[in-house]
Order: sequence, then C-alpha cells, then structure tokens
Amino acid sequence: MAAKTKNTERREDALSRERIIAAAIEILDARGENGLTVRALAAHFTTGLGAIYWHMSSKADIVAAATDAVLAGPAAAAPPDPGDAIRALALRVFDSIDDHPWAGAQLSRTASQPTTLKIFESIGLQVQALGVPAAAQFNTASALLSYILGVANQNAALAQSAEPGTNRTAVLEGVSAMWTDLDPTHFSFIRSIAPQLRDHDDRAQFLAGIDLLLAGIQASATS
Amino acid sequence: MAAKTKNTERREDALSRERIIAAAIEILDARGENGLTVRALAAHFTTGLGAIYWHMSSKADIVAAATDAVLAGPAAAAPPDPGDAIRALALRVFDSIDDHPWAGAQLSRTASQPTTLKIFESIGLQVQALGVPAAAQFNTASALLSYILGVANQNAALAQSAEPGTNRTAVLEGVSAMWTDLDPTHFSFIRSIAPQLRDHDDRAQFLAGIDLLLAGIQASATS
DNA sequence: CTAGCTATGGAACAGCGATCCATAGAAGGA
DNA sequence: TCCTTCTATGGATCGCTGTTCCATAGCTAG
Repeated sequence: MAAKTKNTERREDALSRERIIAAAIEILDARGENGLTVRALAAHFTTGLGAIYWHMSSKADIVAAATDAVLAGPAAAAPPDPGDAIRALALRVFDSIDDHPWAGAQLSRTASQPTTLKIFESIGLQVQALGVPAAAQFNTASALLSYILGVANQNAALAQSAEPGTNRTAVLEGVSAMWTDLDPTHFSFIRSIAPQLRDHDDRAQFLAGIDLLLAGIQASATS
Repeated sequence: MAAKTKNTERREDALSRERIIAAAIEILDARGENGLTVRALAAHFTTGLGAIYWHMSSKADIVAAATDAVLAGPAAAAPPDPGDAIRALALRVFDSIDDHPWAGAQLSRTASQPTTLKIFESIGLQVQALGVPAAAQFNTASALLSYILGVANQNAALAQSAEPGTNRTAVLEGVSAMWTDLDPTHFSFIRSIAPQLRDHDDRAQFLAGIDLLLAGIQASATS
C-alpha cells in the first residue's frame, strides 16, 4: 500500500517572522482586528498552522509585533522647542493609529510593550527639557502618555464599530444625529455640541488636548 | 417507549436580566474578563445556554450592561466649584475602574455606550460652568474624557496582565525592576523614575493629570 | 379545555487559538 | 558517500468559545 505522501516540501518563498508580520498588517488593515486569524494568515501563505506557529509564538505575539512595526518609524529629528517636540511626537503616534486603528487598541493593551516604553521615554525627555521639576516629571509624562493612549484607543474603537472601509464622515453623521435626538433635559451639553461633531477634525481636536496639557504644565511651573 | 423527559420546568428563583448582570459582575471580578463565558454564567444558575440568551442578546450585551451597572452609582451632589466637580467626577470613574478593572477596558470599547455619554455630559456641563468659550467646550470636554478613559484603560490592562487577585505591589515591583534594567543610553528618563514607580499612588497620579488639564484650561482662559 | 406565549435546558454548529506529529529538505560529521 | 541531526512545513486534532436551534414545560387568555 502506498503510504499517503505528505506535502512537506520546503517552499521557495521561505516564511519568516518579518513576512508573517507584514502579511498580518495587511490583513489587519483590510479586515480589522477580528479578521486576523492564524488560519487566515496560513491561508495567505497557502500553508498550515504549524508553519505559522514555528515562527510566531502566539497570536498575541503577532499582533504585538505588527503594532511595533507600524509605530516604529524613523525617529524624526525633534524640534528644538520641547513643546513642539511633544506635539510632533504625539502627532506621529496619532497618525499611525489613524492609518492602522487596530494598533490603537493593542497599544494600551499590554502595558510594557517596547513601543509604549519608547514613546514614554521620548515624552519624558521632553518633559525634562521643559524644566518640569524632578518630583513632577513622572506624573507629567504619565498624564501626556495616558491622554495620547486614550485618544488612540477611542479612535480605534470608533473605527472598529463601523465596517472596515466604511466612510468615516457617514459614521460621524450617524453619531451626530444620535446625539441630537437625546433627551434635552439630561443631555443639554451633548446636544449643544452635536453639530460640531459632524465636521470636526479629529487630529486638530487631539492637538487641542495636547496644547491644554502643555499649557497646564507651563502654568504649574510659573505658579 | 418512554420519551426522554427533558427537564424544562420553571425555576423558583426566576432568571432575569438584573440577576444575570449581577452574576456576570461577580464572575468578572473573580475571574477576569476571560473568565466570563456564557457557559460559566449558565453554570452559575445551574441552567443551560438558552436560558441566558433568552434574557441577554449577546455576550457583548452582558459585558456592556455589567459596565453600566458598575459605573451607574448615585450621582453625588456636585461641589459648587466646577474644578472640584470635575475632580470628584473623574475620581468616581477612577475608583469604579479600580474596583472593576474589566470595566475600564469595556468603557472605551464601544464609543456611544450610555454610561460614557453620561460622563461626557457631566464633564461638559462643568466645562461650561468653568466659563470656557463655546467654541472650545467640545475640545476641552473631549480632552478630559480622553484622559479619563485613557487612564481607565491602562489600569485595566495592568490589572489584567497579572493573574486576578495578584498582589498589586508585587506587579509594580516587577515593572520597576524591569525599568531599572533598561539600557541607560536609550532609556535614561524611565530609569530615573523607576524608583518612584515602586510606591507611587495611582489615584494621586491620576488626579495630578486632571489638575494639569484644569490648569491648562484656566491658563487658556486668561491668556 | 385549548391555543398561544413565556421561559427553560441542552444539543448542535461553526470557528477560534494552540498543540502535536509525521515528514521533507538542508547541513554537517565520519 | 552515508547517516544523523536540525530546520521547516502542512495538516489533523483538541478543547473551548459565542451563537443558534429546538423540544418541552408551565402559565395565561379565551
């Protein structure tokens, strides 16, 4: 009897950690966080699960590596002014999350991810450059990081609530309409700002929050 | 032939949405977010899956309802000073998440959860009371909300990274040690604050961030 | 007494992450 | 050259998940 020959030949296009991460980013961008499965990844390379797990230790490992890859851009030269440096730094994170919303959810998931550490370090250095007293540096840098990660996470949630690839303005229209329909007695504030939501700029709003924190840091230093 | 009698009698302790949510909170607190499964919930009431799904539409529904229940406390009388009111409001959210970390992850997950809306409304009202000009109210309230949700989410991540019920200080010890072992050339700031991490107060640090934002709001108003 | 609605328990299904294993090719020593 | 060892690969399998479906028991109107 002919033993069933198993096809386990070496592939010409060898798998590698890097190629798998790149494919994972592709799938995450196209189909969202739930669209990435180890099986989808295996199908993308026309292989089995074992091949994937040979290179990656777990799905969490894959998503974490993809997040690191997406956020690890070339460290642009920091502007001389510490405030501007923080703004530039924050915007770089914001723009990365805007392009890859799934990374926003991941970023705050695991506390000590190397990427988060690097961001925290960069913020801390600029906080020191701002002249914040040593005793307040930890709190100040943490506040900036928490705000940045908070916005990143909310953007991720908003992007994932809609189908991948849905028109963003359509989503905002819907939320704005929902806000307008709220009970006026209990939601007077939200109703008052509902029109602004329709055509507001996420990026500008994010920056406004950073400016608020920077203003608070300056005010605390002089008082 | 005796038909296999199915035990579908009415239970004396009738199931209800409220009882299921209460049990879900119990399980979430005890076993963490992954510990809550629909089967665990069914086992808690010694029943089947159908009974649960008769009252709840999905697991997402269950977790969302549990989050709402945990965060919907009695609305304490707001202090006369808007700044103090925001501080009290923020601390109420913080303390709730501190008691139920899984709620922190959920809170920012779905954007338009009723609880989040209520928090946003309360913040907005106090922002108006602070005298922030109408054009800046949306951005200001959003910044405060993003910061609060950001901290809530990070607390949730930190709490879930450890086993449920693990000593919190032990986790901080570990992270502090990890920070100390970082490369001094690339992580000078983080190394410098590592000792402070060991015995820092999350709650106080959270409040420091709120104060920073409030100081920024004051500074922006007077300038 | 009967029809319909409410509620229950559990089987079944599709899909997931992860593990395990047989095997094919490459590499290196004798 | 042969043989052993290590690196990769493809896929079967396991245990678990959320969800759907269905038979059935009790309650409530008519």
